Amino acid sequence: MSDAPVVTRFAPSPTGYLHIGGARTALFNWLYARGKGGKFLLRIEDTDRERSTPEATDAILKGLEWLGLDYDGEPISQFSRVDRHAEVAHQLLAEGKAYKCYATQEEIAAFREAARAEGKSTLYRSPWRSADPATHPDAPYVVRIKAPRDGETVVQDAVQGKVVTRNELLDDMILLRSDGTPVYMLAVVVDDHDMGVTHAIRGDDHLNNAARQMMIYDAMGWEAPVWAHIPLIHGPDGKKLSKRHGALGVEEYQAMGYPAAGMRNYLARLGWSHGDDEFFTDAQAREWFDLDGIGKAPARLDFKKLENICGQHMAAADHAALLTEFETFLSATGASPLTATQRTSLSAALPFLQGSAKTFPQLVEKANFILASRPLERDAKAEKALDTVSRSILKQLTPQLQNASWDREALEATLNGFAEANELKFGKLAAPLRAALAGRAVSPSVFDMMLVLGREESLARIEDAQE
RNA sequence: GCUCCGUUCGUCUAUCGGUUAGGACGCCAGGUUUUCAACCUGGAAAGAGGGGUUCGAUUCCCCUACGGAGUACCA
Repeated sequence: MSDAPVVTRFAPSPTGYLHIGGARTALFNWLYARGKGGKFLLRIEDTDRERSTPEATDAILKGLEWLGLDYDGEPISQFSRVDRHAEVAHQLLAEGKAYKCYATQEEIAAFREAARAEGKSTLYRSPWRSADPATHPDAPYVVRIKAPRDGETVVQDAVQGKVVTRNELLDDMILLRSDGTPVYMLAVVVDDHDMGVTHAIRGDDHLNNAARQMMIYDAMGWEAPVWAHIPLIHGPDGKKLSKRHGALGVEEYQAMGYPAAGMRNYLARLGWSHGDDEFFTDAQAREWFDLDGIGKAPARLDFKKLENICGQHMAAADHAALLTEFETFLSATGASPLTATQRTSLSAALPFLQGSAKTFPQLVEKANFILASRPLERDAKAEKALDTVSRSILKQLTPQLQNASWDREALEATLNGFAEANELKFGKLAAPLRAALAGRAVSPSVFDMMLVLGREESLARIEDAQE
């Protein structure tokens, strides 16, 4: 197993959006596979026909795409493999490792109720386990595995360590329902085996299941994968994630404008560590990621830190790639696409804009002077910055700007000279200029804006502000 | 109820028996500044509680508390 190429998988059930915990599970599997030169597979666990929807599958696919988690091959539908699952159950039946149980759900429910009332174990011990086939009635039955009654089942987990379960606590779980359809426990094991999964990295809500699933591996004589049960993510308040506690679909994080690289970095760092490294590239993450760096305690979401990490990725991003991602963000949120002019200006402005924005909405804010067009709508603070005194300053300044050559050096000389000549602090000059150029009291540097806007547009805006 | 898992600054975490318990985010104070952001300097801030083992425990063991998961003909 140790020499075999790594195969991991992400196996979500399409019963809702792809939430943040699922996204991180996918990320860990992806990181591990990609880092080890293995394969990362996607399996949609759609055997619950009632709750599975194509919309949810679509949301999962879109979420993975946004996060840049590419999988090998086509997604596998678990439902499409029911025949194979049943085949395995029948093989176990033929080998005497499973049996037909004719107990009805009512009987079992009654037994459990009575057991609970008496404070006894509610584990159901089917009388059919050792019944003579000759006594089998002509009635519907479920197929149950013959669980070992003594000894213990050991799950050697890469994250949780050695987890031992006494076999007397395991019941003869159902493999096939009375309508002949396979149950989840069977399906995962069969699929993981058939897909050649070597490492099962999943939420620790499955830790207890691992022992049960181990029974099937043992019965079939299959080798179990390396288990790695990772702790769940909690909301900012420490409670389990729910819709009320930050359990948003990943598409909402996209809509909030977090760059995907930052999201990956933050999520990777949540519950996994590589010493004190906080900010890293995908390449570093792939190189460093390993199972022993995964923590055992649940982690909480911290939007402040997410934002900080995103800001660092934003600043470090390649200009062209960032522009592309920005446009994807605009279309994903239904904003109007950039015009050719806007794209050109933005491309020129990105080098100084991207260092001061942490998310795309913040970038929109910073880039407002490009995105807006004349006549500018000014916000209240900008309007306030354009009082009578300020307007007259702009008026006096105008001819000097008209005569200046339009490069940084000359503009700085012009503005600084003007401020000095009039005994003004530079801020007194910058504020009205900013208001005129951006229509906001908050914007990039006035020099940066003038250079991107160009002489004509800049002067026109300054002119507008004097009316 | 039973079984399993977890518990280091507010948060994410480092430490793999010996450290003034480190880093990051956030926070507070100061500095810089052309607004916001950024940046620089400094600061407050942690081993859940109790027993062991050991020369020495955050680290190993047990108990308690708290949190989580499982216990389905759901996945």
